[in-house]
Amino acid sequence: MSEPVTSAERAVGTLREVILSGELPAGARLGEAELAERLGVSRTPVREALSRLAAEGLVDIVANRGARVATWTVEELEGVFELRLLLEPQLTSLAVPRATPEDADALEVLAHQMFEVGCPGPHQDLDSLVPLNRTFHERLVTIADHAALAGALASAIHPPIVARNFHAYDGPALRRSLGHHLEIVTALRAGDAEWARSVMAAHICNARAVMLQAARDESTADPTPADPTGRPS
Amino acid sequence: MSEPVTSAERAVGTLREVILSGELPAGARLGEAELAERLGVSRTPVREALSRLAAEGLVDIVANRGARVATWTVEELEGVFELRLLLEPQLTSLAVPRATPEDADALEVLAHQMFEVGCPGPHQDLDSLVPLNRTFHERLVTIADHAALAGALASAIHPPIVARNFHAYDGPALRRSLGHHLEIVTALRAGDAEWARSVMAAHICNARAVMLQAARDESTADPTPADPTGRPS
DNA sequence: GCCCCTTAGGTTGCACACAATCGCCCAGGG
DNA sequence: CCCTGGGCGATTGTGTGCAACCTAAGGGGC
Repeated sequence: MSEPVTSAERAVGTLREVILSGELPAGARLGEAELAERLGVSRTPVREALSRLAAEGLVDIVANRGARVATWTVEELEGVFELRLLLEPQLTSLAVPRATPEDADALEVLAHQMFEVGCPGPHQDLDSLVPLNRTFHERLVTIADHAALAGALASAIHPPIVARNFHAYDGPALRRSLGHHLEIVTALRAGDAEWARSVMAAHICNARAVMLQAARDESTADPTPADPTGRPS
Repeated sequence: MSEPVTSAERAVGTLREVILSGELPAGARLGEAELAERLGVSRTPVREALSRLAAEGLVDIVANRGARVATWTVEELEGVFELRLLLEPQLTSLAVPRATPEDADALEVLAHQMFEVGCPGPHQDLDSLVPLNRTFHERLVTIADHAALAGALASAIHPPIVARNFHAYDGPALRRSLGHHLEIVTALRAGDAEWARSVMAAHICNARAVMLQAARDESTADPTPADPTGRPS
């Protein structure tokens, strides 16, 4: 995470955050002129930023028709979860012997914060759950310290999906998900890589199941579930 | 592989081929003006192409200092092989039930061609082995038909390494490698996904062992093995 | 003789201008 | 009423110019 020195790098970072935070819905149009004005630069660095984000898979670019926030079909989402199921348990396993006590503390704090804002009740705040979850998983990846796996995972994650998923969780699924985070910390403290790997695998399977259920609901309620131009509302 | 309609897309394709074929050595300077003249376009599409290839990991860009063909340390290479070890056996396994008889025929032809040009003797031609090998693995990925895994793999493969590797193979290792291709075709024809997966895993372990041996030789012979500016001739 | 500073050359980063392409709207005909 | 064709606005793709930056070489000082 080096300091961005060029306008294009700043634009990449800003746009990535905007997309990852879900501020722009999937399928939203990304006009070059509009973004250039919003970021206070000319169209050139914006174009470069969009190209790079397209290579990352966060935006779709069609020649002469502009850029949009990437959208995915259910089949593609299933593929992404299969990939995560290969990579994240392995990364978690690698993280166990490398984690320092400070790492474990930080992860535990995150897991507990997620529990507080995630538990049904007056303090429930699913939106603030999303960044906490992302921080938790990113920290785990950082600890694993494996650039190749981390890069492959980053190219697959597409956090807008994760954000949508948190709102799709029902009570039991959310409780399982939050419990997984705590259990991973416990396994980490115990130095049991196999334990941590297994919980992470379960964690992803749980998320996949939620995603598939949400997709089913959507397809039965909405006759055009894959419409990329706009949301029904 | 859709038809490129813009100059930038053509530039991406051309540059990717140039780098993947090894025509430009790792660490070679990629001047914008030079490439623009070579491709017959202005610097703008060249810049866009370099950005996209940088996102793919094929070139390194440093602000105000230009682009170079990407280089990798031994640690990074080990990471890449670990990633391949997760992805390619899985992809191979997925390919088995999807392969048609024509797919198997095509793979078998490729495997036999590699055997002919790879066997020690008057016809040995390691350079023509490289594109055949790439075609074989790409075909397998195509059959598996799993976009997410394929994308993650493509971001990791860095074929210049593979090219270097073929010249580093000694007789037994090369024979093993060529035999693996044939055995994968056999397993594919038998419909045995577990067999194919295992052979592919062995295939990658073999390649990794060759790479590590070559790196050891290089580090004992050359006091500056990671010099990015040029090769020792 | 060695080191540092200055200066010159070349390359990249960005902005702007023009040309090409696409989608939309409306008029006209069947 | 629906379909087809042409014009128009908007947006993207590409070329070019200028400013900023880095690298390297030469001269002066210690």
